[in-house]
Amino acid sequence: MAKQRYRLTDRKSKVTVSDVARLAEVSDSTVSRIMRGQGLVADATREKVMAMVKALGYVPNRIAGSLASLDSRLVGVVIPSLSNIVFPEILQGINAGLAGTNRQSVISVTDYDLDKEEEVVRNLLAWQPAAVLIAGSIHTFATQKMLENSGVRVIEFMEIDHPPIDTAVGLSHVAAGKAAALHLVQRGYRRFGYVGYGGTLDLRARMRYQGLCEGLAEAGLGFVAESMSDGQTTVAKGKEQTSEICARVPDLDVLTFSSDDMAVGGLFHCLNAGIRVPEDLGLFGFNGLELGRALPQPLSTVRTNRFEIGKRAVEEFLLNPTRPDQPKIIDTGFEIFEGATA
Amino acid sequence: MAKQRYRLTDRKSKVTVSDVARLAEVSDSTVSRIMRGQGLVADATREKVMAMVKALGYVPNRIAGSLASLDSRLVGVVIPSLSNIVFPEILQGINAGLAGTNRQSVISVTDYDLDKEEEVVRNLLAWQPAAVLIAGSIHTFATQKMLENSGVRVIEFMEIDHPPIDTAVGLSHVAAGKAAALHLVQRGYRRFGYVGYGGTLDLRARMRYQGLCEGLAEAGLGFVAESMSDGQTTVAKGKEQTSEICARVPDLDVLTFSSDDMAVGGLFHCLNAGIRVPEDLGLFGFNGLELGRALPQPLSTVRTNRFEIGKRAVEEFLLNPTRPDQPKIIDTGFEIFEGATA
DNA sequence: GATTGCAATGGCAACGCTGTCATTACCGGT
DNA sequence: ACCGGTAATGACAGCGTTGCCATTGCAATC
Repeated sequence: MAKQRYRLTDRKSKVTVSDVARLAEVSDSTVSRIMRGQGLVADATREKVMAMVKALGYVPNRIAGSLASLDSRLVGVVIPSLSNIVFPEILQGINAGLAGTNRQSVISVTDYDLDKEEEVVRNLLAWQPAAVLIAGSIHTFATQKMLENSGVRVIEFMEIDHPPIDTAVGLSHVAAGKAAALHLVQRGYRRFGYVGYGGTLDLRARMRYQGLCEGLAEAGLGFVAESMSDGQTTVAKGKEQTSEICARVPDLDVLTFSSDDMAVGGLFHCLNAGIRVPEDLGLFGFNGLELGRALPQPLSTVRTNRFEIGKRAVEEFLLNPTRPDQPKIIDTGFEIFEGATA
Repeated sequence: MAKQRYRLTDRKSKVTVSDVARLAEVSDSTVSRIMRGQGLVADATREKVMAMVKALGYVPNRIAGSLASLDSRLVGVVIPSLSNIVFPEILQGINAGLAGTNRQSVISVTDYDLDKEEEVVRNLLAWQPAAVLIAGSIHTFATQKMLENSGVRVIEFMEIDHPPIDTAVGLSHVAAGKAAALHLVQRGYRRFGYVGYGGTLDLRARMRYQGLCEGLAEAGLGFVAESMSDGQTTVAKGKEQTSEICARVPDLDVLTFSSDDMAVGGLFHCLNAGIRVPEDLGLFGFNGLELGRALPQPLSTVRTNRFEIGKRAVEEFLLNPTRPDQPKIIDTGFEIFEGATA
């Protein structure tokens, strides 16, 4: 009498290759070949097996498959937030890039917390992804090391202001901020106010702010007033902070916002307060969201192409699945958009 | 001379439990126990092993782990779109619900295409997820069968208008539409216009439309004019279509939109065209987006709680990981929000 | 000193599939 | 009848981990 020692537990009556193979009277190998459409199989055999697959409702177990083939077909994606619309937009680009390939993305969110990012990356790497696409280039030392040692492709997207581990896809936020400042100076604005993110977590917002400051400094100017917040950047927040800064410093001639959301809020405040835009006050955003274009008056802003960033990040990996010797930077650029608000 | 037949391929010099075990002079079992913090291990041993783990940069292979333990710790999520802000909001709720558990979500997007949904579900199930959270209750027959047979928990979120496979979390879109119509009738509106989605893909938008029609019919009314589109529902589209319907049928007294985005676009048109809202024309949205609340005048709308829907969907699964005998419906409700536009 | 109890560790098959051969079946040419 | 070649299929180890025991070591108890 056999001992039947191991794994007496459930197994939930799952259907396996062996089940299909046995009932279709072929070997496991043949079923496997058919399921992934690779190798030579006679049409008759294929039909016989596929009929059995349908009958049993067999779904291949990709976990086992990945282990056996040492290839998970997974692409890890790490983003700081889902509430900031720009990240879903990037995910769309990633999705578009992945469409038609046999790869799957696994998305993790860090809430702008570098420690959480570390944990998230650790968990992600445990799934043996073929690549990791991660927002930003600033990580904890441990995260950096893990990514480096993983040997997989690491595409850091959004910003190209810092040297990447492997490849960076995005734009220079410092340069964008600077360009915006110089553009506004050139249009004649002199008394600048800043409304937006002033925390330490969203590093790209900080870089844009830094760029703005640099640009102003170059023109011998600087911010006359600032209204900083450190939470989410929303339309409501922008409205509120604009109201505050206008009350505090009434003689500004232009407001630069850390994001379009906030700038839209700013416009709403002006609409309510009877402030004429841009005659009394100019408003300038950042990102070029769809929302800004549909406003009663199009928002002046810096356009970045989030969809393209996501798409290019994926393409870079698909084109060359193994890590290059030299770090690489892909600049997707930005564009000053002259709307009707500044 | 040994033959060395199999798997001469790469292996990429990955570090495995055995490597750690050998160098730390313990067994594989002990390393495994330590890595997943389960079972008895002496502190000294744990430290010795962890030191080696750090030194080697060992990252456990969860693919192998999942295969061995027959538990992937994955939760599959299927949504139709990322460009419609409501889905990222639901993902946030899902993320919040999953935080602190050792489970990972895997997100797939169907682009409102039921055939793509079928493919996506097939791919998802191949990863042996512990649960599948899927938007909506209308699927292809094959998708339905796959989900049923998978044996895992299937939580259908967003709508509860159709009988679920296992559990549905969300609200009745028909009821919400009807309630909105009756509310507006009660406020004295009589000449209704509909602006929004009129395609066949977004089934929930259709149900809301149906609900609106039912509500109006109950009051002996109906839409005087409609402006349908079948693409994305955006602010720009709302603006454009509102402009069109106002030109075509100037004497409407209220417009109901298929979503807040469109309603915001409608308001922008009115702002530009000098139409007073709500005096000349009432505007009524759907969803209760943050954007609507921050408008110069708060948008009247039906509030739904997307974050809660996502969170509740996850909680339902965490609370009871095995499929219940009876289908279950969790109604997260909706609320008419009386803003300043209708 | 022998026995018991328990904490700590080890051994090994199994998870479901795929990669790498080996083998079989069949065909046409001589 | 024999051979060589190719199409089709089969056999089986191995992927890296975990579940299920078995075993060891050591202190407490008799």
